[in-house]
Amino acid sequence: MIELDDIDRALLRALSQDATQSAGALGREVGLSQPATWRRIKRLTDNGVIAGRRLDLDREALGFGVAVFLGVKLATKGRVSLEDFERAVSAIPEVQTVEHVLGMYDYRLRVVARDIADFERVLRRRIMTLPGVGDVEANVLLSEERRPGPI
Amino acid sequence: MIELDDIDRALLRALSQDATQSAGALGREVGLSQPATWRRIKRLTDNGVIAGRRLDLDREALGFGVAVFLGVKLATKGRVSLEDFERAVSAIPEVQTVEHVLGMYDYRLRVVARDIADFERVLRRRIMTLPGVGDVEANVLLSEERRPGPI
DNA sequence: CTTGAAAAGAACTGCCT
DNA sequence: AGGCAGTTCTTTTCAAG
Repeated sequence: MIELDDIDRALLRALSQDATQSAGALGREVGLSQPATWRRIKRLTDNGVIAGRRLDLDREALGFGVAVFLGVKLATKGRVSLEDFERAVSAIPEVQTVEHVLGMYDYRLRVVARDIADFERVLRRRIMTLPGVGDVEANVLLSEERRPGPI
Repeated sequence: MIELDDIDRALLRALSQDATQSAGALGREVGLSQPATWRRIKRLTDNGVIAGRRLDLDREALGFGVAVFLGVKLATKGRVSLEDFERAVSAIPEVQTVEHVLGMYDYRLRVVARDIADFERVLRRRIMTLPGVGDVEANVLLSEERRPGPI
């Protein structure tokens, strides 16, 4: 585990919101010079604390108006069936995240679709035919807020 | 809804994986010049298709080894209680995402903690005391895979 | 840590096909 | 739409305090 001071935390918080900011602009906010800020960001990246920079795409602008969370219970849960399930689910383009979890379900999937009719197609033809699928529970996303987290 | 061609889709797919790539490097991959690639990325950003660029932080490197998904049912669901709940939950730093959903639960929360003992503290002192909370279900994250989605 | 500077590269602009 | 050429800005590295 890596030790961070308050300035590192401020930089991570600022960059979590908008990763396009330059080292110079960030430095002005936290009271540091451009090279000092740049070195801190480089250290955090080399450390692995910053794992990468990803695009944030607007689902709706892309025509995918529906996002649904599925809780999936497997009928048979050997090591082989977990791998079979994961391989098969990774081939469905509508699946955005695959979370292997412990609790009431075995997997949580985030699935996007153009509309409810499109979602029904994905559910019936793609999800329900996955190897080993038992119970499936669905929650339709109404709205979502992402927060900085406890950096 | 915005119309995209195959080149736009290829650019979005590449940038979703790693948003640090330069317009020049991306252009070489898709067979376009640097300015043409840059203008496409700018158009996608002005369009709102690209909503922003965010840091991808390594939870574990930051000392948060535990992530738990909570399904929350509210006991009372008037308009006021939804707002009360959302305001209160937004004040908990350990909550990374707040998803208002339709189905078996009313909200899905992604909560991170340093370890299971820390998670118990958050659950008992922060989550269970939220206004209007009824049933709470938990799923502990074992592993997670993010996929490009149906761009 | 700072300032200042320099080189490389990426972002951005204007013009032309 | 796209390419080319040029300008501006950021990144990246260095030296010196």
